[in-house]
Amino acid sequence: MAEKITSLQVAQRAGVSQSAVSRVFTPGASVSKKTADKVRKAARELGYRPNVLARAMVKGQSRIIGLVVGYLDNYFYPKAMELLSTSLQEQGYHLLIFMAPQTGENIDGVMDEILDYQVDGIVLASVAMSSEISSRCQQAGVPVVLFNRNQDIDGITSVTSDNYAGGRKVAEFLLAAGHEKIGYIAGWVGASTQRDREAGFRAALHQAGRDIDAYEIGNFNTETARQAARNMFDTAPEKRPDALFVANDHMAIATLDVLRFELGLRVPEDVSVIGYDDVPPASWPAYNLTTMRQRARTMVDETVNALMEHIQSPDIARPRRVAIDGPLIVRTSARLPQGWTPKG
Amino acid sequence: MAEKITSLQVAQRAGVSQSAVSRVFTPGASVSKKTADKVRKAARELGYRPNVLARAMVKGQSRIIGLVVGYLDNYFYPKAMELLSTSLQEQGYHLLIFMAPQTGENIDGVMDEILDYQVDGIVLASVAMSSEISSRCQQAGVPVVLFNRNQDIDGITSVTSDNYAGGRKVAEFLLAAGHEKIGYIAGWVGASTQRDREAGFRAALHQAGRDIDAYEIGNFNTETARQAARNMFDTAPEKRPDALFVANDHMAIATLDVLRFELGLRVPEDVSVIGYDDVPPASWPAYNLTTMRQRARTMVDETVNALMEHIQSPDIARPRRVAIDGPLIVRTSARLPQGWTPKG
DNA sequence: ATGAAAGCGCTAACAA
DNA sequence: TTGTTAGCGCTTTCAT
Repeated sequence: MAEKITSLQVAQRAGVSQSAVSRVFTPGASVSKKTADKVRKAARELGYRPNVLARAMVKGQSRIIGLVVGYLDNYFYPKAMELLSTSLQEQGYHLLIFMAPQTGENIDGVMDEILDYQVDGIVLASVAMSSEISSRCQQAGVPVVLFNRNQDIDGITSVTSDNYAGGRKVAEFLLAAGHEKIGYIAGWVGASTQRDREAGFRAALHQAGRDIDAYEIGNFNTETARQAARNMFDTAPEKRPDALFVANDHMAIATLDVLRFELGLRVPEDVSVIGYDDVPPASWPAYNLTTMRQRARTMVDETVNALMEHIQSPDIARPRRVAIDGPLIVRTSARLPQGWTPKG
Repeated sequence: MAEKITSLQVAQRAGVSQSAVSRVFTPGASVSKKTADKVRKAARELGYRPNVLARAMVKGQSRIIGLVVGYLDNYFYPKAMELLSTSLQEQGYHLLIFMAPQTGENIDGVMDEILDYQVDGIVLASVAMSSEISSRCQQAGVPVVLFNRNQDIDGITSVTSDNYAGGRKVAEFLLAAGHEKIGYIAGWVGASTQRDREAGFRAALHQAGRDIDAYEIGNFNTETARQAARNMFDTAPEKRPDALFVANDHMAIATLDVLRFELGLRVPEDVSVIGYDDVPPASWPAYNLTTMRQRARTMVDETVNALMEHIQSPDIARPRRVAIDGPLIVRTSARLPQGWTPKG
């Protein structure tokens, strides 16, 4: 049956006090080698392990980080999550998962649940957050970091790729290749990633006296993106864009399939397509998608750093807004600019 | 700063005892409406929420389920994980994530960590387990379910797809289509999924007086699978298999790319390819992979059921071995048998 | 229906 | 270095 071994039982077996046992299992405590040996022996024999929850209660630190994630359809997230989990694990923390309700923005309920677990920190992946919740977390002393989203709320830490710069790079690449009619398939308009990518893209276009020539909304959703692609390209050749920026890779891949298999267009001969994220399928030979890379590893490192800083010194640590630069990964889904060489 | 509101503070404000507050937040307790109202009001004003960890300590139930997962490269797992998390959340449980160390089979350390958190149950996804650990969990009274793996350990619950039956179906489909030389690219040989798929495949072949004509090991790894495909197909046409079963979709997709883009073969005209899992990319038009579907939703439901049963009645619940049947999803990567129609 | 009191398993002063 | 003691925030008898 469920035999829970407590420190008291170990203490009795080792012939020491219960607090002695506690000290043996507390890194910085002062115990004589002799006591430690006795305790360890007894513990081993009994199969004792400290109860993390009890420790959490008295120390006020659970060593649990709450992760709220909306959906895992975008393959950028599983990878990020794996890295995040591993990285935190190395620091002695673990992720407690909360799926955000798909419908509506009822993050509030989830946040309450999270706080109930006395988490030491919260990572919000691709999830928006009201300033009300933000202040509630702040009041509860729980650091929050927005992963792959940022928000105009004061004092909230966020880690994203540099979406604005990324959008610019894509535009510049397309412009340099001499494209004449440029289309854009947007993500969900409520997302900061979408907004910033589009803003950067547009800014670089404007700078060249140009603008987006065809615009559709794909909502970061595969099916919607397919339809968007049809709307934009199922038309007379002279009215079709010859270049397309899609706000993320998954939509770009769906678009690529529509272009090739439904509409019989050649990529990049008829249309250049560029995505954003550099998820693994982007590099699969069937797609070979030119795309802006999001550096998951760096983003995760920054997230963990921010979290640890706030946990270790809540007073000193200030909120920050990290935007990670990334390279444009040039593959074969977009025409190369004249004179472009692999090295740049 | 970090102002934690306790039930005592609520009690004082409401002018009742601390235990009254506890009762109000305990589903089945007996409290008068009047008291409940006072308490709720005070709680709302103070922003009080019960501390899950404290509750866990006294009740001996953490409402946390540990999930050990090896890697998320196979897109079957993110989906399964999402379903699992959502399903558990509905029952008031949450997943605590532990990444299994990639190198070696040192699951033991991870399991210890998990047990330290006093989890109410453990799900092992694609991870093997020693019988020693199994009995330790049993001794600790923590139910374990193996997800997508099974093992010849007595009394351990597992949930998988019916890999043996799946392997058979693939062989039968290939045989019916009249293929003459049949290849197999295996997964990691230590995995029960690999073993059972191959066994079923081979059994059906034997039954027809046939056998696997070409065999390579892909280890469930993309790069290894590519190399396996080259080894098997980069040869004279008459020595090449005209049909190939690959132990999972991700390897199948990698293989498909090698066949088409490196070796210039046509699929399915030159080679029929069948995978296993039915991950989302399998249905992308560029691949259109014929594959055995693993029913993630059903597998997750069974997993949750088994867990809940063991948690609610530890004595009555017996271990079980669930193998979920799935359909062969017929797309265009494999030649159709004569007279085959979409409906069956 | 309600309050007082005991205790879940642990850490952290405080003495000794 | 070690034992004693007092909690961490809660649930749960046990009286009333």
